[in-house]
Order: sequence, then C-alpha cells, then structure tokens
Amino acid sequence: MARIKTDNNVSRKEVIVAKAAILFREKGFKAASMRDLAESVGVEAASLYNHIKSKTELLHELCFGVANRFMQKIEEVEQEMIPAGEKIEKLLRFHITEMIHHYEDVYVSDREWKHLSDPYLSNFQNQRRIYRKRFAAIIEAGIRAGEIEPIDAPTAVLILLHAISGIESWHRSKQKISAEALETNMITILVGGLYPGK
Amino acid sequence: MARIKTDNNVSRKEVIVAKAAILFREKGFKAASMRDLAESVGVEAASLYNHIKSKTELLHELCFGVANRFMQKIEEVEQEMIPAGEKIEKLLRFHITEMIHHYEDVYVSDREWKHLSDPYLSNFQNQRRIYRKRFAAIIEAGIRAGEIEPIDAPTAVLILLHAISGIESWHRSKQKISAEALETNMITILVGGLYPGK
DNA sequence: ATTTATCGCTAACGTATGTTAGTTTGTTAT
DNA sequence: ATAACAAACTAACATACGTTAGCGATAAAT
Repeated sequence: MARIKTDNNVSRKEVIVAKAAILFREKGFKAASMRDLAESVGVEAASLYNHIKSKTELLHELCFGVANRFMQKIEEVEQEMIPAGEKIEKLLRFHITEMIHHYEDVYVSDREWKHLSDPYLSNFQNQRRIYRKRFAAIIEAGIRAGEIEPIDAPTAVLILLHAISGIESWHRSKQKISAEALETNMITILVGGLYPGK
Repeated sequence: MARIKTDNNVSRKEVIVAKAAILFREKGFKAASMRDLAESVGVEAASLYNHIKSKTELLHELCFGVANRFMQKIEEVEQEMIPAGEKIEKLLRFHITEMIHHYEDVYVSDREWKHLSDPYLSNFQNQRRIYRKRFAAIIEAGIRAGEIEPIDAPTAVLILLHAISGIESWHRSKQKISAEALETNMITILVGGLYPGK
C-alpha cells in the first residue's frame, strides 16, 4: 500500500493541497475531479478524505492562504514612513514575486474563488474589497501629495493588480526572460504611467 | 408551448449563445449546466439541441467570435501609416470598448477557452499567440524608432492586455465612473509607462 | 509483543450532467 | 384545410462526480 510521501515536516494534507493547486490551475476547480487529484497524489480518491473534509476545503485553504499573505504585507507597508510611490512599488514587487514563486496558489485564488461557498465566499470577497480599498487609499495619499498623477485610484488599483496577473502567461511560456528582468519591466511600465510629466 | 422569442433578425441560436455567455461568465463553463441555460432561455434542456450541436459549440461560437474581431482590428491598424504609439493606443481603446460593450463574450473567451477541445483548442491558442506576436511587433517597431521606452515587448503586451481585463471588476461594481473616464484613466496609466523620460 | 491510531483500499450510493429518441404542438406554405 | 417543417415537450440513457461506510494494512506507542 503506497503511502503519501511527506518530507520535511510537511503534513499529508499539505501535500494534497499543493497538488490540488496545480490541478485546479490546469483544469479549473470544477473540471478537476477528486479522482484526478487522487491519481496525482498516488492514492485512491476515497483515501483523500482521511486528510481533508471536502473538495471545497482545498479551495478555502488555497484562497485564504493567499489572501492572508497579501493582507499581512499591506499592513506592514502601510506603517512604513516612506512616500506613497515607494509603498506602491513595494506592494507591486510583492505581488510579482508572489506570482512567480507561489504561482499555482495565487492563480487559483484569483480565478477560482467564485466556487467558494458561503460563508467563505462573502468572507473572501470582503477581504478582497478591503485590500483594494487600502491599496487605493495609498494611491490617493500620493495624489494629494502631488506625487502621483491625478487618476481614479480604484481604477488604477484594478489595472495594476490585473496587469500583474499577466505573469501567468510568462510563467507558462518557453522562452522566458529572467524573473528579475520581468520584474523590472513591469515596474517600468506600471509605475511609469503613474508619475506626472511628459 | 413557450417559444424562444426572437426580435430583429436574431436567430434562436444567437439568443441561446448570448444567454450562454452570461451564464458562462457568472458560473464558469463547467459549472454552468445545460439545464441552467435552458431555464434562462425559458425552455427545456433538450429543446436547446434543436438549435445547437453541443455545449462546447457554444464556447466555440463565443471564443472565435471574439478572436476574429480582434484579429480583424489588428490587421486594420497595422496598415495605417501612423506612429507606433498611436497604433498601440488605437488597439488599447478597441480592447477597452470591446470589454465594455461585449463584456460577457470577451470575459468568457478570455477565461474559459481552456475548455475548448481539439482541434478548436489548438486553433484558438494559435490565434492568440499570433495576435500577441503582432502586437509585440508594433511595440518593437516603436522602440526601434526611439519612440517607446526600450522594454521587453512580449512582456509589455501581456501587461497591457491583462490590465484591460481589470475592467471586469469595474463592470460589476456599483459606484462606477463613466466609461469615457475609465478609458481615459487606463490610457493614461498604461501608455504613460511606455514613453521614455519621466 | 500487543494494543492503538493512522492511513489506504474496495464498494457503493445518490445526484447531476450532457445528450438522444420519439412524440406533440405550433407555424408556414400550398 | 391540409401538408410540411420547425421547435417544443417528456422520458430516459450513460457517465462522471463528490462522498460515505466498512475493512485491512501499516506504523507508533505501550
């Protein structure tokens, strides 16, 4: 009987969640079946339920894991005593590296959260709305300080966050530029548009 | 027996496709059932098959409808004798208005094309790749002309296109700014980052 | 060595899904 | 009015899915 391999203090549940992230990204949450997941873990479907409560729990785990990391980061950045532009850049760089290094998790959280069910769904939507509002508040502070081009802050947030999700395509492409080059390019384009002049 | 209403030279199939777009956007392709669709059309599920061949055909219809419109536009723009910057702006404006006015179609085509099946799947992926290459070629021409900041063109394309898909959130939000204001804001931010100088 | 808890297996249930077959109703043309 | 066609219906199919129950095997604790 082939047990689930667990190295390095990684619980079997965490192994399953990690594999689920890959599968959910490839096929989408609905199209990925528990039997698919079981196969990729190397076990029968029913065996998964010794470690998890339901398929949706896997999605919870992924979505809130990601959401919490971003929420923690924005709280950290908010409290620094630096210009708004630098705060934005820090957040963007965090988004980019998260997208690069926790690719599957971020991707799934971004595109599949709709399949959460209440109360997790509303909870997640709330967290998202709050995050965006706080991000927009940073931009607005920058605008009031004359440091940033006077644009609609909520719109800017949407653009910035979605722009970064473009890394998805980069991640899958064969002939990629380096991660650092990618980050530099993105910051150039995105932050460039925010500053006044020219 | 309640027939499907068709005004204005709109075929019944087109009515179904339009309703499918709304449903696929709301729930995702996999999660949206033919029975859901039937209900939203006002008919029994089996009756749909008098007008369409399969559920996937609905997705074909949507994805290639959108892809063809974009392909046609880029061909038109390529042949104009204007600076690269203006070409880019024209394309971006087209993307934005498409996203605003054919919201459901564009959204579904963007997020659900994975569920196409071959040969349509590879076909669609090809069209997408070609479109992006041609878009990148315009940017590169602009860079060579010294008109645009020297950045990695494929990366820029990804960023620009994904940034526009942020309109999704705008579209659903309650307190929205006007469509024109949105377009202006997006162009400011996105094109601003492309030009050199600061 | 024996008990206990963990983990995997087989079998199966209930439900939902896409789709087909065959029939009936409504519309259009002669 | 009637024939012919389009479009709706009912019924059912095969399949796939998430999940549960119950049992055997392995590892951990005594």
